[in-house]
Amino acid sequence: MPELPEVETTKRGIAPFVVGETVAKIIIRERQLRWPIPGTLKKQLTHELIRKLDRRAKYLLFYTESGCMLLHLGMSGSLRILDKDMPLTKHDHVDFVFESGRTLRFRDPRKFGSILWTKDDPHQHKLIAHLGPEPLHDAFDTDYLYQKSRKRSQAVKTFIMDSRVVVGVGNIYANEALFMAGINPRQKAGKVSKARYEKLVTAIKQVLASAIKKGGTTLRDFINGEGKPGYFRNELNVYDRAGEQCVNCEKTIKIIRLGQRSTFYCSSCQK
DNA sequence: AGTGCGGCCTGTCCGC
DNA sequence: TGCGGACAGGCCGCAC
Repeated sequence: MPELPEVETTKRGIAPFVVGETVAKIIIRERQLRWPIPGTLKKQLTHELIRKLDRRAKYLLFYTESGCMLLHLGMSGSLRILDKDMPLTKHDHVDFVFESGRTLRFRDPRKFGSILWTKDDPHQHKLIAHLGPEPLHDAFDTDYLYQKSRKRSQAVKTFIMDSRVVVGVGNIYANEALFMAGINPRQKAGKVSKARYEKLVTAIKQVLASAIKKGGTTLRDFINGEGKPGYFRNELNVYDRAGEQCVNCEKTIKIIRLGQRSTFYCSSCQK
């Protein structure tokens, strides 16, 4: 699924067609996502003007006068803007039809995504309130990450993928950032020096910013709001490259499992 | 309190 | 060509 750059790409793609629109109709074909779509969603959102679209971690926040819709793309979700009625494909679970006639269509084969509604400040929502800082904000810096890591025994890779530590670093970008910083993913988080956390923070920010510029990474099915794939895949140094040669040295990229996730690294460049 | 794992669900790919 | 099993970009909730 979409990691942070893919969610940001989606947000930027759909925002011009969503903000300032009024919802005319909502068509729900499948209610059972990660959590059931609340029964009140239609009532709350129909005839409402969408005033603002934000992103917090991997949640998209659609603000209206009366509340906020939280939408998560899960592992296989995508959103598209359709100019007119388009034939349905499998897993097109929800349509938001606007007064302009355009439609925002949510598709999610694996149903790990979610659509929720809150009348209150979404940042106080149970699923959002306890999240760590945004990786691209200044609050996410060397001091923060270093302090947070002390006395942590878990692998540095699972540490940076913990959304209470920092949000938006999924499996692809965790692998890439650790490669860029020259850190072995199985190093214990509490044993990594401050100097190396400085490199890691820089690498995380750089890899995410650069992936956003390229429109995200398409492994199989990620598409942006216009239905186009992302091109960051070409820039990946280690992810999904097991058995290939490291771009820095002659060694072969290794694959191991860490916290039930495929982990790719170069044993010569990453210590 | 920190850590690791099961499970939600469908599609795809690989080996037999 | 069919079938079982492993695996896939996330992440909550639980047991230890």
